[in-house]
Amino acid sequence: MDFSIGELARRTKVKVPTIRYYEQIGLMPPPPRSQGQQRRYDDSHASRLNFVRHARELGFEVDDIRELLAMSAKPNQSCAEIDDMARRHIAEIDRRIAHLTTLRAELRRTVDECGRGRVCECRVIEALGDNSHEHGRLDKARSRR
Amino acid sequence: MDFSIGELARRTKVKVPTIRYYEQIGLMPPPPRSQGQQRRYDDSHASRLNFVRHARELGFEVDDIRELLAMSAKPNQSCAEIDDMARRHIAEIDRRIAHLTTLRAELRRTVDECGRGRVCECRVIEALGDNSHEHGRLDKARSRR
DNA sequence: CCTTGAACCTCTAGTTACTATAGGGATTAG
DNA sequence: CTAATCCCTATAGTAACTAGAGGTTCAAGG
Repeated sequence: MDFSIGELARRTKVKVPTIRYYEQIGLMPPPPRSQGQQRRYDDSHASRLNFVRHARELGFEVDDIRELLAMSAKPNQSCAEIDDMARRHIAEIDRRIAHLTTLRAELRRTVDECGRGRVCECRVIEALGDNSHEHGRLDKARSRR
Repeated sequence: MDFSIGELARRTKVKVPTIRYYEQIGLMPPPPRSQGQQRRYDDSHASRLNFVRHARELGFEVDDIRELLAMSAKPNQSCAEIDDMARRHIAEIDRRIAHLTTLRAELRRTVDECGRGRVCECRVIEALGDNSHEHGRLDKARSRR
């Protein structure tokens, strides 16, 4: 039913020291311990850690992730606040998907050209490099814990 | 026609010390200098730096970006090699878009619920937290410069 | 029960990718 | 020509990990 930090690492592909680090900075809750002071985890920990890992891979900063986690499983928080947070994150996600889609299109074009035996010319820089669609990052004025 | 590092920073929203850092690690080429040893940039630098910035925001590591840059503007490179690189990056981009889409859907559902005056319950962890769609990261066995 | 080897503990130090500061020189507006 | 502003190098600090040292706990086999 519950398992060690090593097992959690295996299940989530997050390294053991990283899990302890996430506990230190408050991304993961301090889990119960065995008699000998060893950490004991359950499925909810694995789920949360998987979320953190995916979010990090997608380029979200720790503060963004803290905010997303705070949104989750706090049913009676201010609706207006959650709504605002969620909207900001949706806008940022939209921008990222747009960029990734553009980049993918250019890579596909390159693969396609290569396949037809043409000279391989890849113009990814032009795809993401121009200021044609300017935008700002996620608002950073948020409370730090 | 050409401009200073400060102007480049303003145009790309990349901080001045970061630009110099990118030069140090080879993401940006060493630009020509003025008589007084000050860096002089042109539009091609701005374009390349914009690409780097966007790619970093999307969560690509410096080594990934180096690879993408290497693909670009080297028309007579081995087609097979470029094709392979591009395909690997496309696969990774597909995974990221899928994750972002899932996350966005959950945030939208949350906003929607909030709007209807229901109790705000956001289940982003469940959206990205489960092992339902397991996958590996981009292959890391690549030559370091 | 007792051993023994793998896995765990804390703590510290190193890595990557920036970011800021100090002390001094170059550029440009008046 | 001078004063404000920007640029230079070099070093140190931060965020988010990652690895290692030195010692403890757990659990499988005898």
